[in-house]
Amino acid sequence: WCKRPKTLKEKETVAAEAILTQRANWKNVVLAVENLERAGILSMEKILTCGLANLELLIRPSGFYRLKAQRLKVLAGFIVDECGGTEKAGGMFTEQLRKGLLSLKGIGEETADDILLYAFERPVFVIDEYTRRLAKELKLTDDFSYAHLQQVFEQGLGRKNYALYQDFHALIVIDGKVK
DNA sequence: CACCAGGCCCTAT
DNA sequence: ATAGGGCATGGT
Repeated sequence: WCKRPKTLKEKETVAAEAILTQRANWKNVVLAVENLERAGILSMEKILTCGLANLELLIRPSGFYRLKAQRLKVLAGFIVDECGGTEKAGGMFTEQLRKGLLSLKGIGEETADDILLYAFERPVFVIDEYTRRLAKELKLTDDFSYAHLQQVFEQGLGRKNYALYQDFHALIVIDGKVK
């Protein structure tokens, strides 16, 4: 994503990408998103109401497409039905939202935090493969568990600011891709 | 033609 | 608690 999502559509797109990118080449995620865009299914409401078989077909390039179609449905159901939509969820506490996301099948810590940071603009630092590698190379710590790494980065960055976290994480990903 | 990519769940020790 | 297998496609 590499850019701050501003519009509602951009935020919901990123939420979908959080699932599509699970163990997938980013180029393939782009193909899947382009398909969704063409079909006009780039919103939580449309994902919730469109046919499962159709959704599977559209996101096929991203791999694990049957699992991911289910996961998208579950996520959309949570956001639309439980939260009253992406906008309405703004009134919920971050911890409550995180617990809710983590209770969904197919959404683990990284995916949940991706959604919290980019779709809900909560100051939650995302720990992914690239972040983990960076922490290892720089020997920032010897405890590479998710919770501890997250605490290390959040402490290190000082201010709890979602835009700062978005930009910093994007830079880690860009740097990681250069290899 | 192999091997891999920004996870996560389930099962068997 | 923790290691290992399954999920699936297109890129390199």
